Amino acid sequence: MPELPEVETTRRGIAPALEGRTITEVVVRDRRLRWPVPRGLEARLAGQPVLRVRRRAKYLLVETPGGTAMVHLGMSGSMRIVNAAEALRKHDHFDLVTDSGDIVRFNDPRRFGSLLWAGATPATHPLIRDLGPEPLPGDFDADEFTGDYLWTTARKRKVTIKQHIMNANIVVGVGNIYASEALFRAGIHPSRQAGRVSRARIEKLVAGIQTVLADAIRVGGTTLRDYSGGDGKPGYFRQKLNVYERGGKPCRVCGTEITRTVHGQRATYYCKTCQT
DNA sequence: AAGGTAACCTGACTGC
DNA sequence: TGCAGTCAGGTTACCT
Repeated sequence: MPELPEVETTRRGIAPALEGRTITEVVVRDRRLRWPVPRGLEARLAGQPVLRVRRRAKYLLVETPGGTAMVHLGMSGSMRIVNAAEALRKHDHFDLVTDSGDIVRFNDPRRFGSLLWAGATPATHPLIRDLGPEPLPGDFDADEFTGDYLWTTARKRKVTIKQHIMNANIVVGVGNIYASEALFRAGIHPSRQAGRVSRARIEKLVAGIQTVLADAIRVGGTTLRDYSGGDGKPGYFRQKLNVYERGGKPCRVCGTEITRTVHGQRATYYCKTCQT
């Protein structure tokens, strides 16, 4: 489900319930997530005050003096703030209980999400260590994400430009929705080989990625089916999508029917007139 | 080294 | 109604 804007919206939603509070208890009901929830994670986290809730790529990092817990939402995960009286729903796999009485509750039908322990140095965790720069200014290594950088990484790459920008080792946070949307904004055909996009158009693509992600964050992300941010509200960016899930519908710019195709097992949408 | 594919899992929807 | 098939916002593991 969640790409960078949805994870960031979740972070902003749950941070007020966690930062400055102490985690009194961690309740894990189902350890069988993408990776099993490590034995002992509850004991490490319980009693810890939360310093910050950060985001790196699509990971939420809950930082405490005793170490950092990493949460990934996978395809169908979400987190929300509830109180102790709230009835459990199907797929509510773990709770972070705080000393205010608020509970941050994780729900994930497909269990592609994860809850892991990253210790004192999350930046060196194997799942984080090799990630590319953040796309949005101010975030980790974001000053590296430039036209020069994306151009250089694309040299001699035979994969499509869409697969290239969805590669988290190149740049993080761009998933299937926003890859299609950013390419539309840049006027680039998604099937073009990464190494065969002109330097000038690569520059437009960097801007397209940054603006589409920022625009989506501003309205709480994209709710397609069941996603909602930490406050339980859906995201409103769906109304602003130009191509994603609009196959057969007219391009908002030129009226041409939007085309649906597949890259690397994922649906891809584009306007064959506006994108070349 | 880079690229393609299968795999993890549940639920919603479509068509017979 | 039921059943089979398809698809879904992510990412790693494994094979060429």
